[in-house]
Amino acid sequence: MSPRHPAAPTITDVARHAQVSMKTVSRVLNDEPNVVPAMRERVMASVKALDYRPNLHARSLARARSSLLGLLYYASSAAFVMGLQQGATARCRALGYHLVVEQLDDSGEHVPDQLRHMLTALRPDGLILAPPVCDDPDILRLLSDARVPCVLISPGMARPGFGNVSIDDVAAARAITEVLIGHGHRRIGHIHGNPRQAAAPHRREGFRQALLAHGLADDPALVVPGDFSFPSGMAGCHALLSLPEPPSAIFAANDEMALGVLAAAQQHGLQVPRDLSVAGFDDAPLASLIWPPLSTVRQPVNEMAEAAVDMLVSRSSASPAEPAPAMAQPAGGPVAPAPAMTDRVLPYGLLLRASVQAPKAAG
Amino acid sequence: MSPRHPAAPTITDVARHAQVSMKTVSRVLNDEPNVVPAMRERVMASVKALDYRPNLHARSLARARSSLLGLLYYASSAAFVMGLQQGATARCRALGYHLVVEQLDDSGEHVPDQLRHMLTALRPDGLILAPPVCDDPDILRLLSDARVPCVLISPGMARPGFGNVSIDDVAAARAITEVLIGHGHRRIGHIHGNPRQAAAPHRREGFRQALLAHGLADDPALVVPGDFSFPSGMAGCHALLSLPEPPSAIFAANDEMALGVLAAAQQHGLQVPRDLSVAGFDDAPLASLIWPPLSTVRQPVNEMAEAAVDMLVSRSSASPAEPAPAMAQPAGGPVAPAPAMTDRVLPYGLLLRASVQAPKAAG
DNA sequence: CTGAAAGCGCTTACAG
DNA sequence: CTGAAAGCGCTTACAG
Repeated sequence: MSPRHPAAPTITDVARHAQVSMKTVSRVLNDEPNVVPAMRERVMASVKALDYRPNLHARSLARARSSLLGLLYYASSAAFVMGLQQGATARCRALGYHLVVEQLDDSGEHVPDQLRHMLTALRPDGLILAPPVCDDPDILRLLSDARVPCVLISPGMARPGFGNVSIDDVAAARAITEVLIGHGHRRIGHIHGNPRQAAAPHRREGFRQALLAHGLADDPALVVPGDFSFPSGMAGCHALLSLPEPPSAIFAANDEMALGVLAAAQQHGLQVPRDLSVAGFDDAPLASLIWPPLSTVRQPVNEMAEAAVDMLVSRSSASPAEPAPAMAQPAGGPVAPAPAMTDRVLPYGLLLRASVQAPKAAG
Repeated sequence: MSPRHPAAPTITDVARHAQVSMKTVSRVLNDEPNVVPAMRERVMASVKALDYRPNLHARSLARARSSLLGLLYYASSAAFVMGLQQGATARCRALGYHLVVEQLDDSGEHVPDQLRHMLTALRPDGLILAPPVCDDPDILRLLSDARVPCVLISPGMARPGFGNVSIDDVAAARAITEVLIGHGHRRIGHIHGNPRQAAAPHRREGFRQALLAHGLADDPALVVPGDFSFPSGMAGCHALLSLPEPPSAIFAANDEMALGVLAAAQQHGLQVPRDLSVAGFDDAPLASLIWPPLSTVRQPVNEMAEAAVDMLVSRSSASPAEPAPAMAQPAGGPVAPAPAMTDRVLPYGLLLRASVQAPKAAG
């Protein structure tokens, strides 16, 4: 009768086919203990014979969990978000979860309402927050109040009460700066990222550490403001090249600005890397698709999302087993609602490409 | 007791609060007829007072529809997919739907199994298929058998039984070629796209039409193969520039190849656009982030996804109202399962940027 | 180790 | 125009 999904077998059909109770089928499907192997196999045979797959909505309704995970992001940085999705959907598939995406719309409806709607309608078991969503205090408070487990991807700072997955931004920025120094550059410019995103000061700090570690001065004149955008990279490059003593290399806090540097250098009649070395951060897809290809830092975006899914799933499956303490006043400290997730710091990659070479004359 | 979503009010709570039956609340929430305005307002007041929002899983279980839409895509073209997601999530939000994403994994598990799993577990009300998923006959057959409504985005050819949303690829390719001709170019090269994606021959055909319409020969020597990748764009450019009479302009079938053309031209010591004009197709984010920025064709990706959501939602809400004909042998023709969706052809945009100018000397 | 009952939060027929 | 009953397909206590 149902035109859309004709004759999908239910757990009752499987039970009838296997000549057991519905409950036994449920036990087998959920890997519960106390089923003799022979019974388990009989049920599995029926499952296969009928090509049965459980209805997620019925399951969600019956138990607390929904087997749904949400990914929250803003419109920015398509490649980064797609990388997250790739890792997240792959891992979800392996674990029997599904990924719902929510592109938050700053311009339109009130963001908190969008979120609350999503939470109550879908009851996701957990949320993955892409930057810069994961740095928004209002959103974090809302999610914390809603008691939904969240993993923050590359947050400005790790937050207690949330899972955190990131790379060591400071160390990575330091490492890419040391690549420039290692090529013999002595005057190196830096274009700062958007100060509202926490990654920006981290990268600037790594830059500073590298200079100091190699006996170079951290000249404030060589650090110019930016906002992670292409035009700000161009502007920053113009500013640096207009200095009385321009740098022989520039480290932009992300690839998009580094591309702006390349464009501006070209307008100045400079050839990269012969006249100017350039390094970025992010491994944007464009970075390898231009000439010269850009030396940059790669964040293991897929792996970060995979780690986030694992954290959320292991937590959400652990949680229901743990009986809530029914004491009126739990002794000592707040009620532990669920085990905290263990933060992860993943290794970054250094991609050394043609945009960097030794300076013409030692700066 | 539930730690995750504490005290979410149910329809029963609203009914009690408003002093009406559950059924009346349900009627109000679903905009069903036969409720006196006073009653409707009383219920809405209680809904607001309790901040009630229906549980999607319970609703999905009780009726045929799930209020879930799926987006199917392969790893390719992050910007395109993100554009689709933007349009789709925005429209879903407005209509009370949610978007589940499924990145198909060609390498791993059998794709049909991934799909079947998703369909039976989630019972989405409809699917949006990004290219090139929408051109895969095996997938289309599977989805057609599963009776799930699908909209194909920019498919190689419109398919009956599916919704189709696209631009006129031939006309767009013709238009961008005419821009080159309009600037005075007479020898124009074309780099063909991946022949396995139907867009490629369409764009080549538009190129041909433009030449013929302006009295120019369609010289086969000026059309070189490609596969939509950056390296194939470089190779194509090298091939064209090695011709006895090289072209003064190149139209690459997508932006990624056009970027390869820019890189190759640079290696040949040519300056774009002074020595060579270049046009692409897609409006990749990179296209405006390089120097010179690329003249190209924009597909209204957001709008295409919005149209797809509208088509799926209007169809899925129309469908249940329509009673299935219970006759044993319906007279005349096959059983119309649901109203067909009306295909949409959306307008493309022509983006004229600095990569195109008049040739140095008329070719 | 297995099963019969009740319930998750909604909606669909069916009465009145 | 409104409501009491049954059911969607599962799982969670509770018996045995």
